[in-house]
Amino acid sequence: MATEEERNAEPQKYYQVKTLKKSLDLLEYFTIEHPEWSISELSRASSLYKSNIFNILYTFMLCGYIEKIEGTEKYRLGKKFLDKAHIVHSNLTNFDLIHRALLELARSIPEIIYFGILNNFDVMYIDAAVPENRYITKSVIGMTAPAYCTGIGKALLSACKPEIVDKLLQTKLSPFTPQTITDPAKLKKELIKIRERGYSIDDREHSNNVKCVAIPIFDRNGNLYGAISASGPSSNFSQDVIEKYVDIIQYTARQIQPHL
Amino acid sequence: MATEEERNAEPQKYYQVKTLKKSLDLLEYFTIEHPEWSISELSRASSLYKSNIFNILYTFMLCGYIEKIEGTEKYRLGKKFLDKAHIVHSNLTNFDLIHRALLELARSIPEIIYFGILNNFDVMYIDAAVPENRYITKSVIGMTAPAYCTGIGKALLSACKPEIVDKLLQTKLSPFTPQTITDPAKLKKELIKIRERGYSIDDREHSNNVKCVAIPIFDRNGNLYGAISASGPSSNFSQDVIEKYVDIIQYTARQIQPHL
DNA sequence: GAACAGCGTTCTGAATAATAGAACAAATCA
DNA sequence: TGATTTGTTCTATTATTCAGAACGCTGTTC
Repeated sequence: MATEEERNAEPQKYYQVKTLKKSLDLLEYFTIEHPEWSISELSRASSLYKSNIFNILYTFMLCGYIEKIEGTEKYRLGKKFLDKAHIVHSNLTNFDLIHRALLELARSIPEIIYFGILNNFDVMYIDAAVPENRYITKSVIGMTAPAYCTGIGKALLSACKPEIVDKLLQTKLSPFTPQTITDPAKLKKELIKIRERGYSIDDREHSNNVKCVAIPIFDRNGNLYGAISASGPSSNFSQDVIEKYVDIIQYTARQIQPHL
Repeated sequence: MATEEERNAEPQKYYQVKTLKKSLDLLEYFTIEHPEWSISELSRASSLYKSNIFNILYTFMLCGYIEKIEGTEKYRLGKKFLDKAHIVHSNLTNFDLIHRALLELARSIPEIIYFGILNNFDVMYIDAAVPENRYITKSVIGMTAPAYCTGIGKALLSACKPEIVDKLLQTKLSPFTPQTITDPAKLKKELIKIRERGYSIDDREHSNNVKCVAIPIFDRNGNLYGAISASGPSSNFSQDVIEKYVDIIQYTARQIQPHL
């Protein structure tokens, strides 16, 4: 007879390499908010033995995925991730076409222009362009945000496979601002509306005082490719302005889509 | 008595997690030139068993480090690397200061402006800025090139710890163009010269017809922080122009260095 | 259309590798 | 000074890995 533990256990995936899984899970402790960890800290947080963590970090370090910070006993993620990210980035076909499109949009629209794709339930920002006289203070590539409360995210959700949306609607939609849509039924309606009119608006749903308008981009076969947005202070985004931006972005979209 | 195999073997690092090492080594097969691999291809290339690779890729896939390409039996690196690269990137202190500096330089200098750091014997490009009316066609972040034949690389080598240069000089300096410095003694002299005058020139040593001028950047304590370069068609870089660019970049460097 | 060759995937137990836990020196703190 | 806490070394036991066979599928060859 099965013990309680056995019954409660996840179905044993015999084809999962536990050592590897454990090691990769350890990397998740290294976040933007907490990028540096000592062996003892990791040991306490993960309830793995110090010697075990030492071995794993040592191996990651051999391969460049972890670096020891000079002069301290702390570790952080290594530059190898930049190297690998460069390869992932270059896998995205027609990156240069998108990049040029963003730069051109940034000349017509005095707001930050983003390109993003769907990664699970998150938007992942892949590229951005900034108009003259504006700056982006943090790096964009690899930045993520929940899809359900961002302009690009909602544009992507409105155009992606229904299964993904169905699954998302079963998760908790946490509020980021008072404007965040947290009711699944309301979000579903919103996505249908976006699908019909062809663009999404993020009205301070992720950050206070930030508004955003986004349009999904498809490849020549009609498959969802990504989404482009213009994003800035909410005071800049009256309904008139939004419609103007939609026209501009849609014009660009029509130009590049046959080449994707 | 030790067998031949035992004597020839690497000193057994007992604290290296072999399964993890092997798995990470597998990721190295996924390059820009060959980004997509099937299980059988990897099996032949690595001489690991198919079932073994299947397990490893499955586990990487669970964590987002590997993706299966839809409709095919091929795998490639996953978006998790972008996520992690974002964290590595944000670890670089004062990124926004550097970014603004590059943008300003791109307004005074009509060439591509790069910022890079030393990663082993390679330059890793971290950020770039492009003047109006110019484009960068490939993504910059995470891009690497050998240090000994690039402007930023030589600037960094001229200012880094002597041990690193000594080790580099023992490796083979492969030529990329007829201009590449492949003689260790000549490179050593060149680095001394660069150190004395404070800037480096890459005269078509990495790419034909591409010239580049670079200067090292130090933090407020005088530690090497990175290097900034201007890079473009060799015909644009006469000695006069180079000296002008050096002045401009050095002026910017003097402004930001106290804040690094 | 039968035989073959390739693929990804499933399964198992012999053999390997991982790691718990003790022990260490060195640094830090009280 | 003694008490903690740190990273690191070491090894025996145990848990995990993975070689190798087998399977079902797809596409190709004769």
